[in-house]
Amino acid sequence: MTKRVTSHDVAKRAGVSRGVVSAVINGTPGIRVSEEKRREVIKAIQELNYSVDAQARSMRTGRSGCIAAYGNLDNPFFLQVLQGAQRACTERGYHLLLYGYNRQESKQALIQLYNQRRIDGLLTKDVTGFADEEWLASVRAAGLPYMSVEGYPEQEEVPSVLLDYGASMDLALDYLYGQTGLPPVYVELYSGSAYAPNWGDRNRRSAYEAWMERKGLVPAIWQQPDHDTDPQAWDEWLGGLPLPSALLTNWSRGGFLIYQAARRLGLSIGKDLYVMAADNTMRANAYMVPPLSSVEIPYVEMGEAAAYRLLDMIEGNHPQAASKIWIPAVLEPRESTLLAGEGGPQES
Amino acid sequence: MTKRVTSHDVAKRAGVSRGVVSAVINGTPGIRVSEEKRREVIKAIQELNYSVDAQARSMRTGRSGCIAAYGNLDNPFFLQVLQGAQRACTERGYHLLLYGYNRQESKQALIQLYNQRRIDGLLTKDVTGFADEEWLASVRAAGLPYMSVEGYPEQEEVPSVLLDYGASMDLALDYLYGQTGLPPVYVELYSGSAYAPNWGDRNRRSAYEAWMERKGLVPAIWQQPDHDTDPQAWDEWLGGLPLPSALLTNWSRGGFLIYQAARRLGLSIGKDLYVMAADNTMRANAYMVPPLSSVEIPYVEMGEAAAYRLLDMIEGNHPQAASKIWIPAVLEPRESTLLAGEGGPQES
DNA sequence: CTGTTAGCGCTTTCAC
DNA sequence: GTGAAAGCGCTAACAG
Repeated sequence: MTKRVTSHDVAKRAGVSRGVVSAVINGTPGIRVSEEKRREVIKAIQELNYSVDAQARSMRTGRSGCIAAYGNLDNPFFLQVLQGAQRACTERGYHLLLYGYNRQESKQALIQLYNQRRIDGLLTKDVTGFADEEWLASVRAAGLPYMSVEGYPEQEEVPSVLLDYGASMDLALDYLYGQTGLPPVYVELYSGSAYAPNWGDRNRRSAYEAWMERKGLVPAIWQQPDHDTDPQAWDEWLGGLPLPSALLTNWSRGGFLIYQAARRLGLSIGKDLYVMAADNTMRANAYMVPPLSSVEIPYVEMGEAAAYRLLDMIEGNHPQAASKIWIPAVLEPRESTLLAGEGGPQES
Repeated sequence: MTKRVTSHDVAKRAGVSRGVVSAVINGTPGIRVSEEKRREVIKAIQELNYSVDAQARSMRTGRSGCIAAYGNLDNPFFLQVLQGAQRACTERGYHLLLYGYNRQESKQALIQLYNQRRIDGLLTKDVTGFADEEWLASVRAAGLPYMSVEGYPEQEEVPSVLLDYGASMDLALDYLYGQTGLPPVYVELYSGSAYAPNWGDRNRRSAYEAWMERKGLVPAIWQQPDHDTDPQAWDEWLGGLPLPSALLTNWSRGGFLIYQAARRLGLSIGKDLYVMAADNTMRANAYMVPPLSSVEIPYVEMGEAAAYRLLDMIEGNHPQAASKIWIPAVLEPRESTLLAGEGGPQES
C-alpha cells in the first residue's frame, strides 16, 4: 500500500504552504492567493493525483456533507423520492445515505447518526398524513435538521413537502367530466377492516363532494375495503350502473378492481365505462389494458424540493418562509377515458 | 451550541484513560480491561450520552464504513437491489450511499469517491450483460473493491451477481407446459431497430430452443420490436394462432402487447390464450387483468448477495472462491395461465 | 497577502 | 493490565 498523497505533499510540490492549498481547493472567501501560486497548486494537485480526504475535512469542519433518506424500501414511490433527493444532493455537492424500514432498527437510530456526525440532516418519506409527536420531540431535542415528505400535514411548524389532494381531485374531475360529460361516480377504497380514511383520502373525498356541489350534481360514492374484496358486491354494483358511466377511484388499485369486475361482466372500458384513478400507487396505470388515466403524485419533484429545503436549513439559508411546500399533482390522460372515436380501441 | 462530548470526557468521568474507552467501545482484541472499569466506562457513556464521532474514527482507521450503490434511479428494480444491499449493510454495520445516473457525472466520479476515502467499496446495478473494459481498468487501477449486479457475465474474473436465464426459462416452460399441455410459443421482443439481443435474451432464446428440442417439439418464435409496435402485425399473427395457445414472452411488456392485441381481437386470456412472461420489467404483472404469470428475478436477494460479498472483499474475508454468484429465478404463477376450471375468471 | 500552527476526536503503539 | 502520547489530514485563526 503506497502512502497517501496529502495536502502537505501538494504544498511542498507547489512551493506554498498547506493553508494556501486548502484555500485554493475550497475557494476560501477571506483568503486571496496570487494567480501564479494558484496555478502552481492546481498543477501539483493534478500531477500528484491528489484528492482531499473527506473524513479529515469533515472532522475539521464538523460537517459530514451527507444527508440521510429514510423510507419504505418496498414502496416504489420511495425510489422516486430518492431520485429527486439524489439530484438535489449532486447539484449541491452533498451525498445521500439510504436507510429503510429494517427489522426493528427504530427511527431513533437515525438520530444517533446525527449524534455521530455521520449526517447533517434527515429526510423521511412518510405515509400520507403521518404524524408522530414523540419522534418530533426527539428530533428537536437532538437539533437535527429534518424534512418530511407527505408527513405532518396539520402541523404547520414541521417542515414538510405535501401534495394538495383537493386540487388533484379538481384536476381529475374537471378532466373526466370534460371528456365524458357524465357525472363522476367516486369509488373510494379503504384499507383495514374499518373505514378510517387518512388525511389524503379525507381531502379527496371532501374535494369530490365540493366539486359535485359546485356543478349542481349529486355525489355518488361507492365505498369498499381494499382487502378481502367481494367480487359479487362489485359485480352487482357495477352491473347496476347506467351505461356509460364515469368512475373516479381514489387509489389506482380501485382501477384494477373495476377492470376485473368489468371483465367478469363483459363490460368494455372506454365504451361502457370511463375510469380514472386519483393516484398511481401500483405504478401500473400505464400498463393496464387499456391504460388507466390518472392524476399522479410527482414524487421525484417532492423529493427534490424536500432535499433542497433541507440543505438550505443545514446551511442556514432557510428563508424564514412557511415551512410547508405544496406540490401540484400531474394529470396523465390515457386510454381509459378516451371516447371511442378518439383513437381508443376499435370495438369491432 | 454546546460543546461536543468526547471520549476524553468519558474517560475523565469514568476515571480511566481514553485508550480504555476506545477499547471498551470497539472490543479491541488485544486489550483486556477489567470488568469493573468496563462498567464504569459504559455508565459514563450513558450518563453523558456520548456517541463516537464517525469522522474522527474514520480518519483514524482509514475506513469510511460506507459503500456506494450506483444504478438507474428510473428503474424500479434498482430499488430492490438497494433494499437487499441496505439490509446487508445494516446487518454488518455499514452505511449505504446512493448514486444514480445523473447529468453526465460519469462513473469516474465514483472512483473519486474512493480516492476521497468516502467509500470503502462500490456496487453497481448494470443492465443484463453489460461490460465495460475501460471502466474495469479504472477500478483496478484505483484498487476499488467492486461488485456488479447483472454485469460482466462473460468475464469470469470480475465479481458479479448473475441470474441464470437458461434455468429461468426451463422453470417457466416446465410450468406453462405442465399447466396447459400446449407447445409454448416464444414471443421475443427486442429494443432498438435492429435485432441485437443482449446476453440475457440470447440465453433465454437458446434455452427455449433446447427445451423444445428435448420435448420433441418444434420451436415457434415470433419476434417483434419493442417500440413502434405495429398493431396490425400483432393482430394478424395472434389471429392466425390455433386456439387455445400458450405464449411465453421474454419481457413482461410482451404480455402487455399480447393483452392489447387479444382485446382488439376479442380473445380471452385464460381461455383462448395462456400467457406468461419471463421477467417482470414493468413491475405490473400482478396488476394486469388477469394477473400475468411470470418467472421473476429476485433483485432483493441479488443486491443482498452482492453487498455481502463486497463487504467480505473490503474486510479481506473474501474466500478465494469463484467470483460469480448465481441466483435462481422465482416462479410466480398467476391467473393468466390458469385453466378456466381452476378459479380463473368465470366466462359466462 | 502568505506562512505557521493549533487543534478536530479518535485509535493504537509503546512504555510503565 | 493500564496509561500516555503520537499522530491521521485537514482547515482556520493568527502571526508575520
